[in-house]
Amino acid sequence: MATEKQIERRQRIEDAAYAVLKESGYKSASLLAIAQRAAVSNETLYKWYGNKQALFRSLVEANAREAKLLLERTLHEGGDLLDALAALGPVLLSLVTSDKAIVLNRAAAGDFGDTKTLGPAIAQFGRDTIAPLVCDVLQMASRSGRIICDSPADAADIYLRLLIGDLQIRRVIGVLDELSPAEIERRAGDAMTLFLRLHAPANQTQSLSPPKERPSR
Amino acid sequence: MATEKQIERRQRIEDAAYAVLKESGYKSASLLAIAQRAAVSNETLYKWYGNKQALFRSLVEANAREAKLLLERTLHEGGDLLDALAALGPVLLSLVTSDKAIVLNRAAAGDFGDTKTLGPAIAQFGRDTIAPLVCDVLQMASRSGRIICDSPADAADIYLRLLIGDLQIRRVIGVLDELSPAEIERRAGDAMTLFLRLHAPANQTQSLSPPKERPSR
DNA sequence: ACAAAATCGTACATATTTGTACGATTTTTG
DNA sequence: CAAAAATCGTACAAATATGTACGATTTTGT
Repeated sequence: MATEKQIERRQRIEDAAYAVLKESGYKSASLLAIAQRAAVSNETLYKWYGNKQALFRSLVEANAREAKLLLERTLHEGGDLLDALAALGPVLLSLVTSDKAIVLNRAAAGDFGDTKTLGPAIAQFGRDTIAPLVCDVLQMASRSGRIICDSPADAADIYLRLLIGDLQIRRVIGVLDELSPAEIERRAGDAMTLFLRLHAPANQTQSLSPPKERPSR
Repeated sequence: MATEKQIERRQRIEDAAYAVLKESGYKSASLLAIAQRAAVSNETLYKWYGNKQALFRSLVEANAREAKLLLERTLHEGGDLLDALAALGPVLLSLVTSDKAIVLNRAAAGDFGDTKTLGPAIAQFGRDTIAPLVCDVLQMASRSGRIICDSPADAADIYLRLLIGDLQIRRVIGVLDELSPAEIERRAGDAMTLFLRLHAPANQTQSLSPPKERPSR
């Protein structure tokens, strides 16, 4: 278990897998192609992962671990609850529309009709991890009177709909490029504004970041 | 151009293509598999369509034509503008989460790294057709004072986000089954309620269909 | 009914992918 | 340093997909 070259090799394999997926799609992402790209023999890949789906599943898990850490760190360092939520938006949006997330989703779409294990693996991070996180924040915000909502779970769902919408599917079918940081910020800000219009207590027009008129295209 | 058996044959091919896609996914959806399923020789398929992507593109186009017709009919038969929008919701939601739409989106995801033509073909119907439709309705509704919004395009985007959200991507990666009519209705109603909370004129609590408390799970 | 076109069934060549095998070489471990 | 384990490069077998070819048969147009 020498964690010296092995870690570096594993990293090279991950990078190669993402690169091949991004360039050639799931169909062409054979273990052979990935092995060549990573400058590793295919036998090693088979020994390590067994097959294609298992390799991608391990990518999904690694990505999920990283992402979850990042999200929790973001949440915990925000002072006010609503500020924490506002800070979460861009990070979350950036994560779910990143090239990494998108190629994995494409792989899951391709894996349908095959093992069908990739989709659930992704969902386990997606909805099943993110929504509760947001839900917790909203529950606390609700208890402290910063927002009004009877069901934090529903409110979290609404927030995520406003934030993410159909960006992922559009990225997956290849009609949308990766968002720029500015676009991310703008969209996250808009989502927050809209969400507060729905859930702010009474008619007190909450301001958080400068209201920032959106330039109507 | 005998439009007798040819039409029936074409229908059989379409059905077979959808069936194979649904069962085995894009990867296994070879022209051979489709031909066998349709009880048609593969040479015919190659002569008619040329290749896999072209066949699926023709599916996309046919589906888009049908869907657009259905949507426009739904819109035009509604009396009041908001009622028309409310009637549109379930139809739209049903369309974009239907098995047909989903397998085509999966195909587009799989086609990435190949021809990359499927995605744009789908988007041309998706966003590029639906959004303007909703936009028009909202513009009229805005002019007649039924709703308040400065940008109909933005409002349409919000409505669609609330209505559809991430249902498509979840369907595509296979973690969500086709929605029941009841779920469709409920979600469309919720989306409409939320949308009106954002865009209803002043503090007049619009009611449209019976407000219908959602049972908090 | 008869000629022309479309379709069928089948076969075929080519390329690709998936796993596995094995001797040679490198790296790790004792 | 020496034995053991991991990895490499290459080869190979089986399966599958793609696209084409061709004679036989069916369907269509006149």
